Amino acid sequence: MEETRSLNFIEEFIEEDIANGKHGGRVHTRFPPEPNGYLHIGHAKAICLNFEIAKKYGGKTNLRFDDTNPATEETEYVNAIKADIRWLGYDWEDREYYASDYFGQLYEYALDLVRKGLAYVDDSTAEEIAVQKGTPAEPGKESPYRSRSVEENVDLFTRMKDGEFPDGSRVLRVKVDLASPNMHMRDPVIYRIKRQHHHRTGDTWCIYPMYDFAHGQSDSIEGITHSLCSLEFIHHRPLYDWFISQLGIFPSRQIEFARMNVTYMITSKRRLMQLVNEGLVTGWDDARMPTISGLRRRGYPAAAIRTFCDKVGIAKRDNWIEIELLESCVRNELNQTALRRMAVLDPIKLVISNYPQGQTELLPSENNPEDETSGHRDMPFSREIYIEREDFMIDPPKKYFRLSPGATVRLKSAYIITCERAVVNESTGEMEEIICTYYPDSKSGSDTSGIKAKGTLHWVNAPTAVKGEIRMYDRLFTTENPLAEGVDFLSKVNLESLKVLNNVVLEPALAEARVGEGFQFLRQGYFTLDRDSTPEHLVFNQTVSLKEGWTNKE
RNA sequence: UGACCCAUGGUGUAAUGGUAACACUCCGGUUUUUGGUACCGUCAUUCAAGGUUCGAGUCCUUGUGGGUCAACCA
Repeated sequence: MEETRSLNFIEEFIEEDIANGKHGGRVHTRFPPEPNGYLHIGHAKAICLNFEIAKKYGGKTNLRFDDTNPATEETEYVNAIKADIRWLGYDWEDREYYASDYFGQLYEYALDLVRKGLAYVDDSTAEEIAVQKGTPAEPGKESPYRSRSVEENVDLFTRMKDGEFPDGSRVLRVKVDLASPNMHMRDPVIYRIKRQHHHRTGDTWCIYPMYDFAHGQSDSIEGITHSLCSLEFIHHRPLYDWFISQLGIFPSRQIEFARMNVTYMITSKRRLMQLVNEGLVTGWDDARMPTISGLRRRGYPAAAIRTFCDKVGIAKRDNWIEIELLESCVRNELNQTALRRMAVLDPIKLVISNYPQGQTELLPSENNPEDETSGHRDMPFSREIYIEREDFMIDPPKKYFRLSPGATVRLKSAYIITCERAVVNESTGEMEEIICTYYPDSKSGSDTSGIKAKGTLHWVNAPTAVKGEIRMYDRLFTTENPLAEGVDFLSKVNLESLKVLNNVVLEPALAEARVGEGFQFLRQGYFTLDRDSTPEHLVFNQTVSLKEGWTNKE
């Protein structure tokens, strides 16, 4: 049975190109990050799209760093970006490229345009050029330097490259169409003078190409057949095509799709950096951040992110993806793969008064009911255990299936117990422990008691409990769209998005957890061991809660 | 008030001229030694108005609404 999936509009274009025999049916895409920040969930969509579409059509995907602005780009980001893409599960093999690899070629292309009389050196200031460009409603005006001779332009551009002029004093512009309703066609700047140390080319160059002159040509040089980018570049496409045609180089095709918005998230590198700099999060990989590194630390599996990027779809309309879809993908993945463990987040002691003093038995408990091959582990059980404080109520509401005086529940993988009473500290009024009795013949797996218990509780054996810390997370923002107009997004940061629980007790098997490993803590949610952990102090991040079926709405 | 892009349930994506599908969310139910999972059910006549057609979510026109574009950023 093959599931027939409809094509998205990009796949339709590609299949059309293949059917027409374009490029011999070859498909080659690229992911072109600028190494000036960390990758986020929005980049994940682009990464998945480019790699998956190439895979689907038997093609390849290049990784290309778009490093044409040395003022903001750093090697640190290059390394982080590569690690994130690999973690997501994609491999660019030996095709790791940099736009800066092409600086020489790009310079030759520019010289070619100058010689063809299609580019000129402009001495105008940035402000003057902005004025010359006009407005969307009025056409632009010619720069006084537009009519320089080819010889003079060749001379001046060469000297720009040779470092004879100060930064910002001149630019190279291309002669396209000053009357075009498309602002990008009004003689765009393609080279600027900028004495900045470049992370790869060092001080070799003092002129750097602009995006429009670097991106498309890089695609072309690499033989990229389909250059997928976000909608805001749609106005650049005529220029993209113009360069290809004037230069007579390999015709890559740019196709634009809508980037996604995810509720309660932002995907602006600048604003993400603000969160870091203002100390509202602990870093780029804070588990609340929408960065790939943040999601990873939070415990979101790469497979879940890939599924999410697939389910989100590809189209051209503005869209708001509900964060619930992402969480659903995460739960679905973790439900299949995460080992079940027990942890009590807010413990209260429970004493089984008729259980033999000093006795301990090992009770087997399944590692994952969704995966028969996952086996089981043995959980120690004795007279004193911990249960969740919220699993006991002196005076319960009608449909409370948990413990209360006289109530009977099952301890998961152990025995059925009945609550006798609660011990309250007379001076503080605080509940100190719960006294219960158990039914020896109700042991899990060999229950002959015939007793029915409505609720099942998770628990941790007291003498062997491992203490730990759990970081509980909530959405980073208080509104679905923190960038909605009228307010500063920083005022929408949820100041209660992190709650640290320091009094957690964990079952002993958890001492063997590895950093990044995901578990389901029964009845609580999914958690992953944080890198802040030490053998003496385990720290778990809450990845996502379990879906809540019942809530105590009095 | 220039040009370009877009318009299908609460959200996202499908339906490629033949009578609106799938997923998430929400709400209700069945099963359950996780109030999880699984399973079942409820929730839209497609922005508006004209037109073409036997037939329009799909094609055409005009509106309306939303978005994008005027960095020596990418």
